[in-house]
Amino acid sequence: MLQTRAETVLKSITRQYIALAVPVSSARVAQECDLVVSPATIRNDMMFLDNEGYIIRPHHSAGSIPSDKGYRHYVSTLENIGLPVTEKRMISHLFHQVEYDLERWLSLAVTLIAQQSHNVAVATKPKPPACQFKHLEIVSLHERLALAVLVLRGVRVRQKLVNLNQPISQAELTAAAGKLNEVYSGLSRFKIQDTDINLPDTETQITKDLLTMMQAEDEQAYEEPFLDGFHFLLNQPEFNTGHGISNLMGLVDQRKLVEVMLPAEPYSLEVQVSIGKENKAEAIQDYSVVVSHYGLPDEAIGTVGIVGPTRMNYARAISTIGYIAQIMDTLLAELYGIEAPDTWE
Amino acid sequence: MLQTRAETVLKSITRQYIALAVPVSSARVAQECDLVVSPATIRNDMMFLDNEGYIIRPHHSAGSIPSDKGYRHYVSTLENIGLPVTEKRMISHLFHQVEYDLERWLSLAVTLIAQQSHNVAVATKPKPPACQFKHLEIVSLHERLALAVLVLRGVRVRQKLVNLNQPISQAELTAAAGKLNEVYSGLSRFKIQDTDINLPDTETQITKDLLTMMQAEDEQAYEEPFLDGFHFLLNQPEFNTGHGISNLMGLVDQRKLVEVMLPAEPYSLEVQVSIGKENKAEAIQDYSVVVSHYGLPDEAIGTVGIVGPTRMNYARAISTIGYIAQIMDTLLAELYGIEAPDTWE
DNA sequence: GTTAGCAATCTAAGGTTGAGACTGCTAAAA
DNA sequence: TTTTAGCAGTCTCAACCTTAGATTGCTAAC
Repeated sequence: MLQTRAETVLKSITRQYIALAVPVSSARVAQECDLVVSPATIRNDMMFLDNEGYIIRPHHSAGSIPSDKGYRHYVSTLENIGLPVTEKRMISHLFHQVEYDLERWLSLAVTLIAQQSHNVAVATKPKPPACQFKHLEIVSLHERLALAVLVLRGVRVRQKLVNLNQPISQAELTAAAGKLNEVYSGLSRFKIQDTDINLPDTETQITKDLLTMMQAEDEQAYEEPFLDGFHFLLNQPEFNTGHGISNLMGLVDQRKLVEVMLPAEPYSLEVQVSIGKENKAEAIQDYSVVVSHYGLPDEAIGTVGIVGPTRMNYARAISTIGYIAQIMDTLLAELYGIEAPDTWE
Repeated sequence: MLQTRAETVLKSITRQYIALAVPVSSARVAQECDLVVSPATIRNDMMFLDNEGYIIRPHHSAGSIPSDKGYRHYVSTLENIGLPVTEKRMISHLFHQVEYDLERWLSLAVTLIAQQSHNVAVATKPKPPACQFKHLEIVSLHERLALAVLVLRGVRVRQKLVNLNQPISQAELTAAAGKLNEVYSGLSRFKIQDTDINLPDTETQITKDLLTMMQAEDEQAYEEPFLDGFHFLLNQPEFNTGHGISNLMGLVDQRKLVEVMLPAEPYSLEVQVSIGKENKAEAIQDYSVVVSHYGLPDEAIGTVGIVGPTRMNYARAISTIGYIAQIMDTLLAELYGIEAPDTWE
């Protein structure tokens, strides 16, 4: 464990390096924190921190910067994390001002996170473990072509063009849909597959399309995530060359960023932090990720997060993500709460 | 007008600068093109091109690079633009392999454009001038809450939660929807507003929500565009500093890129090129834009385009955008063609 | 355990130099 | 008149050097 003063020194170094992006000298530490010791004493502590791997020296006569381990310790001892009430109120206000619509919320979420943290913000739509049939509607387009509109649990809608083997009238289609609505209500696609009842030809045919749609919904691994804040990253001093950022952009272009930044723990609802080399994916080992799931564990889980340089303002990042996730929680609860299962008929 | 040899020289300079990103000297021009004259002669032509504003010299003893005017002339004299048949076949093949779904097509489109041109690719969904009512379905969620699913012309679906003034049963809702489907079929929201018939309370109430949904659809100025290829831009030598690119990233983050890159001419179906200062928006005056609308002018128009440094491979960019737009044309035609107006009942 | 003092070390910025790359001019050749 | 060779002049770029400034590590004293 760290001695108390060495710990103070480490915190001071981290704090200052986060703020200024410049290696921190012993003199600055002595000056910044209230320790009544001389820089020489600080230097002894720094030597210790260096040996233990908490800090790194870019070169012999430079100051210190925190290592991943140093940041980790800093993060693990952060206290009093939480946004000021005024900011909470402001954010909450903005969320209640926009239209009642999931996509708007997510778009607003990434905008706010990016602005607050000055880093890249990422958010994904919430996804339930397996989608559940809620309602089916079929609109005839042509004699042999129809549009199937499938409403899934959680106010999600999927549509598909259906080719019909033989001409079927709108009336017949409506009847078929009615039948299926009755039989499949509330079921997942696995349960639908297991349902062992005799259905007329038309219904069997449509069921196949139903299953395709539901499977597509389930398999759609990660939808296009919501992103914002890249211009902040480009203005960070560590990325002045533009090269350090190139692989990150590659990830974005390949739509792999979300998969890669997800932490090992699958469904924790706490804010999780991965620092530098702690990230599994090599491509982001120069970055830190602050991420939280949100939503209702049994209903649908989404992700909000920040990707930025390891030298990021963790306190602010964690508190922002925590609060936004909390807001998204309540919004989703509203969205799902009003929808008690099996009340429509 | 340019003399024939000066023109050859200009083309050679442009071609080489596009390929190598290095100012082109008179010797290189003499070597690269088949002119049987000495570098000194080329230099005379270069002096002329300089005076006329076709080329720029970074400094006294450097070679030449094309000005915006030079690029413009180069583009206007491009001939034989068109992708090789093998590439066309490859692209076409890929499009026919993916699911029959507009978003997949667009996602594939930007991926292909980015790969082909090594620049940023942009695409937007097609949007009709004003959306047209096609079919309405209402699903009761609670006594006083329902989900309205509105199918618009062009296989587009919108949904909205509707609060009901008094409790209404699913049967009543279905009846109301049926009534509205009868009355509003094929109409735009303006025509619906003008429709002067007496409707029961419930229907009138729902009509308000209908109009809100249709207006939202119409006003949704530009949806989140599909983007790809940023990592290519970061690797371009002219953006090594990362600063030149920062304002472009800002545009992306603000989702303004598409608005800004759209050319003056609103609905031309030809590939259009804006070079550097020709762009109206100041933020992209260091870039060139190659863009084309696609779709069916009376039905729905979308945009595909490339944003890159003025030093871009215009021949390739134009041919790629042209071909992709053409493919999107046919795909959209399929999507709309199968949907003759007023055939469903 | 802490401190002052100081030499050693390293960077970053500024200056200098020389090689290399082109041009522009001039005068001769075609 | 057009083209060419030759050459001086100009400019950049990379390499090298130098110096100022910052900071450490060590040592010996407190």
